[in-house]
Amino acid sequence: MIELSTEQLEIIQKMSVFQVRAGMPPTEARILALLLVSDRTELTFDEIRETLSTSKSAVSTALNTLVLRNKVESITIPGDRKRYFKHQLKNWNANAKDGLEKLLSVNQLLKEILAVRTSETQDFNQDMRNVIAFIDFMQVELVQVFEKWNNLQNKENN
Amino acid sequence: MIELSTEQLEIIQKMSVFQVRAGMPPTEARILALLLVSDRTELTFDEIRETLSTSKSAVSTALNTLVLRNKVESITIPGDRKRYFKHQLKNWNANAKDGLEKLLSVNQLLKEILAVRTSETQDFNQDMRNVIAFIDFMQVELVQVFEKWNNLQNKENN
DNA sequence: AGTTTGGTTCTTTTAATTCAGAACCAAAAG
DNA sequence: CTTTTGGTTCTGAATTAAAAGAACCAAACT
Repeated sequence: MIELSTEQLEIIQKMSVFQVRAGMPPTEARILALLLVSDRTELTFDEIRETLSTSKSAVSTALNTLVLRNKVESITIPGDRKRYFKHQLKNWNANAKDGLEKLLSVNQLLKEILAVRTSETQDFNQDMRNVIAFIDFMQVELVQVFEKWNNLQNKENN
Repeated sequence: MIELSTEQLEIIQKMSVFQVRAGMPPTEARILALLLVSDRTELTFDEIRETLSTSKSAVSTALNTLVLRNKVESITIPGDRKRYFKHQLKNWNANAKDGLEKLLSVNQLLKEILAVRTSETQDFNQDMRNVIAFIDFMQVELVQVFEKWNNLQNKENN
C-alpha cells in the first residue's frame, strides 16, 4: 500500500478526469496517474490494486492494455516473482505521434467522399478540397516538427 | 427522403464507424457523414430523420449538440418554417486547432505533478521534464504551422 | 507432493449511454 | 380561435461499457 499525500491524491483525481474525458477508461487513467505521482516509480500489481482500492481483474486488464499500448512497461527483477510496473514516459513522444496520425487519417475518407460527390455543389466541394489540403499540409508539417525535435535532442546529447 | 447510392451508404457507414471509434455518438456521426455525402448539402430535420430512419428525439439532440460544437450550421430561409442543416466544413480548421490545444493542455498537469514529485527519482523527473519540454515545443511549433497555413491561404486569395 | 504467490480469465452486476415513443409547445397558417 | 408544422423535452427501455468476484492456473517455494 502506497501512502499518498492529499496533493498527490488530488492530482490523480484531476489527471484521470482529464484522461477519461479524452476517452480513456477510468481504471487505466488512475493507474497512469498513480505511476506519475507516486514517490516510487515502479509499483507492483498489488500495490496498485491496494492504493486505488479496486479489484484484481480491473487492475489486470487495465495494466495489460496499458502495456500493449506502450503506456506502461512491466519490469521483472531477477529473484523477485512480482512484476513492477512503470510509466513509459520515454514513449510519450511516439504515442503522441501515433495519436496525431490516427486523427489525420480521416483524410483518406474525405478524399473518397469528394470522389463520389456530385459536381453540382461547387462551393461545397471546394470547401472539402480545402479541408483535405489543410490536413495534407498538417501531415507534412508535423513530420517536420517531429524531426526538428529529434534533431534538437540529438544535438543536446553531444 | 434523400435517395442515396450504395456507394454513398457505404461511405456513411465507414465514416461513422471511424467517428464513433473516436468517441462520437452514432447518430451524430451518421448525421455528419450524411451531410458530407448527400448531393444536396442543406437538409431539413425531417429529411435527415427519414433518410437515417431514426427518431425525432435522437435527431433533435444530435443536431443540437452538433450545432453547439460548430460541426453543423443551421440555416433558415425567409418564408420557410423549416430549418436547413449544413456541414460546417469551414470550421474544420478551427475545430482541429481546438482539439490539438486540448490535447496539449495536459502539460499544465504534468508541470503540477513535477512540482510535487520527490527529488529522489532523478531519472524519472528528468524524463518528465523532457516530456514537458516536448509538449511546450509542440505548442509553439503548431502555432507556427497554423500561421503558415493561413499565410498560404491569404496569398492564394490575392 | 502440497502450498503459496502472482496474477489471468470467465461470469455476473452495476452503471452509464443512447435511442425511441409519447407528450408537449410555440409559431405560423387557415 | 383552431389546426398544422417543426421541432423539443421527458420518460423509459435497450444496449454497451466497466468493474467486481470467483474460479482458475502456472511457477516457485516448502
